[in-house]
Amino acid sequence: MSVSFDLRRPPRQARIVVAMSGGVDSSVAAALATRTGAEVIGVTLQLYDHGEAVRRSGACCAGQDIYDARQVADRLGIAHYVLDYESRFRGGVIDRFVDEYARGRTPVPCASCNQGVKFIDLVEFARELGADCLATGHYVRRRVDHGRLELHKGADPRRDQSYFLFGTTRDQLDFLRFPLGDLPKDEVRRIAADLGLEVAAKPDSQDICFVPDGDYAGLVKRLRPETEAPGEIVDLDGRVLGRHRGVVHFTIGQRRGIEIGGQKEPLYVIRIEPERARIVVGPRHALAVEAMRVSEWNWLGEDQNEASVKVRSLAPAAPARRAGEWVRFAQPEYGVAPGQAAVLYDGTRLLGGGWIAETRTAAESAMDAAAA
RNA sequence: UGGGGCGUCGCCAAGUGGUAAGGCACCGGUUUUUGGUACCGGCAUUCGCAGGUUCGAAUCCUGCCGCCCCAG
Repeated sequence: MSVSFDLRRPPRQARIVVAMSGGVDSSVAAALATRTGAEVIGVTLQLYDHGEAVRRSGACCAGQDIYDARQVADRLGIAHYVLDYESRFRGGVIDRFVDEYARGRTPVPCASCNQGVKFIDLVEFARELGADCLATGHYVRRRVDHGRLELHKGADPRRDQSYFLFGTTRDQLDFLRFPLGDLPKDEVRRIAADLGLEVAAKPDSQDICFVPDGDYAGLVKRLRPETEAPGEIVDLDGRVLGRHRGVVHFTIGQRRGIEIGGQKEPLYVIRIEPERARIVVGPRHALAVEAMRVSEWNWLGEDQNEASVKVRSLAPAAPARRAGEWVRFAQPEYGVAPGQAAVLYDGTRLLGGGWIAETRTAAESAMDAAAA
């Protein structure tokens, strides 16, 4: 099994930097890099508390995972550096994460991590090392089509991670390589097992890497105490239905955890008003969103307006039309939360995306139509 | 101490003699490098309490307790 890294120099003269998280994916990416014959350098970012997360596996970039990455690098016989990016990670990812919650928004830390620390800082570091490219273990594909650089979903649809990489710029993409993009996960594990890598059977990472126990609310409360201020839960007409223990526990579209019974239909979080510590709930149909404004676009496409769009990492892309900053869904979309990423595709090709700034519900449009 | 009504799982609620629907909430699971969603599963040996009638009662009878409404 060999994978092309699209090197511009003969492999013997080339240098590949691989971002190694300590997981099976990036370990295999590193292994594939060594098969090109180029010089390979593994780099692992220490992103957060090394003490607390030491025994935790399944997260990335701390304690045990750094150790695992080192083990793999040793076995592959490549150089390995650990970079202390804790303060950058705190500023670029964790602070932003908790700030978003404090604003009643719903962040995607993995996307902001890739967009900032991982790609901007790590790409710069790799370039300083004189590398020809930076390889990662993401399940996405980089393609050059008629001289045009494109980013595509991973071949294994269950593993595609392109949603989290919408912020990748053309310049970064030019330098990046994704050797796992054409492989199914099973194949990656098989390669790891064949090589005798200790991480071959390591569980996939999941949840937020910097929240070891899954209690992200605990972290937010610690850094932004105002998010645990109790407040009212009201319906769409403003009637008080109950009380809650802090806006940090809610996100738009959420059903469980509202703790209000006796209803005909389930209640969902429709809106969050952090300044009043108020949660507005309503029936599912009140969640129908027909359009959204997307800010801070990163665009890799041309002038496509008809596209499919993902507003969360799971769930299939839905048909939509782009008009300036706004994206209008062909069919109402449910659970669209400001702070999440909106990512547009043309088939498997990622055209670009941005952060959801505001949404427009079908109900609001109906009211406007009635008023007009 | 006049009249009427009601008390079934945390909430809402079916069931009026045949051996406790359903919804909401909650809990668990599945899925998942974000939050959620969705889906699957669990959830009253018991019907305010105590007696009685009956082969058999949440359902009928009696008493008690509690709550609500209308009159005073």
